[in-house]
Amino acid sequence: MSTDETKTAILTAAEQLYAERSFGEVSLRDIVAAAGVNLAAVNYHFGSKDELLAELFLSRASALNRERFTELKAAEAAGDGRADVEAILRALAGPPIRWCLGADRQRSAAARFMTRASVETVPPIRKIVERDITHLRRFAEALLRALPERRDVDVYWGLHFTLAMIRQTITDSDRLRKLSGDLCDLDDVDDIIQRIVSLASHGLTGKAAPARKDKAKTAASAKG
Amino acid sequence: MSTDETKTAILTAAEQLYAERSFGEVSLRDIVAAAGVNLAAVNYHFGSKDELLAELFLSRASALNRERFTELKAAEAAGDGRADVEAILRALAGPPIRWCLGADRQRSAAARFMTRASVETVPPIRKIVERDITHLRRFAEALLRALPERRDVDVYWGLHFTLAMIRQTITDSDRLRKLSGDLCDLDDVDDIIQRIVSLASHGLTGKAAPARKDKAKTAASAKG
DNA sequence: GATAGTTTCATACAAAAGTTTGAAATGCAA
DNA sequence: TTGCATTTCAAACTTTTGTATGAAACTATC
Repeated sequence: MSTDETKTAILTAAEQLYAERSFGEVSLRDIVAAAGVNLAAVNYHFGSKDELLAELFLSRASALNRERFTELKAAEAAGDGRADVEAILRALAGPPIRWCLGADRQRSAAARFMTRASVETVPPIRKIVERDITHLRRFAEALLRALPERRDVDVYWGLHFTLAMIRQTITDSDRLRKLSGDLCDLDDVDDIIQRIVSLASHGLTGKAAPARKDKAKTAASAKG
Repeated sequence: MSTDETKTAILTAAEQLYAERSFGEVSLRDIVAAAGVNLAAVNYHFGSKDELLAELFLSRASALNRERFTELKAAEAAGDGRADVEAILRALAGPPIRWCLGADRQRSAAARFMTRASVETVPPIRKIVERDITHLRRFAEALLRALPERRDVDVYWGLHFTLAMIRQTITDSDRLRKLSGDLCDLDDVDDIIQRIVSLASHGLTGKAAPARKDKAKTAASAKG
C-alpha cells in the first residue's frame, strides 16, 4: 500500500465516522479499524489526532468552498458582475444540500462531517471554522451588492438564516421526516434547495420572491 | 450541605459545562470540581454519568416546554381555540431566544445546553431527544389548524425552518456578530424574535413563493 | 446523648484513550 | 543482489475516564 493510499484510507474512514459521531466519541482505534490500517499509522502520517482532524477539515472545506465559489462566479458572470439574490443563495445552498442528499456516499459524508464540525467545540476545529468566516464574507459582499437599497443589517440576518436552514436540513432531516410522517421528501434535492432559496430570498428582498413562473402575484405583504 | 443542594449544584455545574462543550468532552471530574462536591457524589445521587445527563435534560426540557405551552395556550385562548400563525411561532421561538440572550445566566445555560443536546449523538440523549418530538407535534397541529388551506408538507417545512433559525441564532450568534462587524445586535431580543417570526410566518402563509409544484420526481435513490 | 440512616470523602480499580517505540517489512536506486 | 530510506506492525506506556468501595462525618429521631 503506497503512502498516499494509507493517508487517504484514514481520511476517508475518519470522515465517515465523524459524519455520524462527534470528535470526542470517535477513537483512533475506531478509525484505523474502519480504514484497515495500523494504529500507529495515524500518528506517523498526521502527527496527532488533532492534526488529522485539521487536515481533514481543510481538505473538505476547500472542496466545498471551491464548488460554492464556482457557482457564485458563474452567477456573477451571468449578471454582468452583479449576481441576483436567488442565484447567490443557490450557490450557497446548492452544494451542501446536493452533497448531503445525493446518492454519492463519499460527498454525503463530507457534507455531514462539515456541518458537524461547525458545531464542534474542540480547539483545533474551532480555530479553523473561525477562519472559514472569510469565505462567507464573499457571499455577504455579493448579497450587499445585489441589494443596495437594503439595510446591511438585514442582509446579514438573511445570510444567517439561510445558513441556518441549510444546516438544519442536513443535520435534522430525520426529525423532519418523522415529524411529518414521511410527508417531506428529503430525496427531492431540487425542491429542498428551492424552498430554502425562495424563503431566504423573500426575507432578503422584503417581498415575495419571484421564484418561478407559476403563481400570480398576490397582495404584497406587510411585516407584522 | 443538604442532599438537595448537592444534587442542584451538580446539575447546575453540569449544565453550565455542557452549554459550552459536548458531552464527551466534559468529564465527571470537571463537573464535580465546578460544583465543589466530591467525585463520588455523582454516582451516589444519579447512578451514572448517563443518568445525570438524562435527568438534566428532562428537567430543562420540561421547563422549556412548559413555557412554550403556556404561551401557545394563551395564544389559542386569545383566538377562541385557534391561534394565529404569528402567535404560534412566537410561542415557539420566544422562550429559547429570550432565555439564551437575556441577562439571566442560569437560563442562558439551560437554553444553550438544550440546543447542544439536540445535536448530541450519544445514545442516552438521542433517545430522549427523539421522544421530545411529541412536544413539537403540538405545535405542528396548531399550525395545521391555523393554516387549513395550506398543504401539510409546506407547514412541516415551515416549522422545520423556524426551528433552524432558532437554533442557529442560539449556537452561532458569535459568527453572525463577527461576520456583520457588530452590526447585528444580539441583545435586542424582541427584534430577533420578530425577525424569525415574520420570516417564518411569511414562508408559512404562502406570501413567499412556494416551492415549485411541477416537480417530476426523479428516481429517488436512497443512500446506504 | 446514643443510635440508625444518609451523605461525604479519599482512594482504588479496570477500561479506554492518545501516543511512543523498536523491530519487521517493504520499496527503490545503484 | 546490496544498502538505505520509508512505511507498517505489535506491543507497551502514560494519562484520563467512569465507577466502586469502605471508612468517616453528618443528621435526625428516640
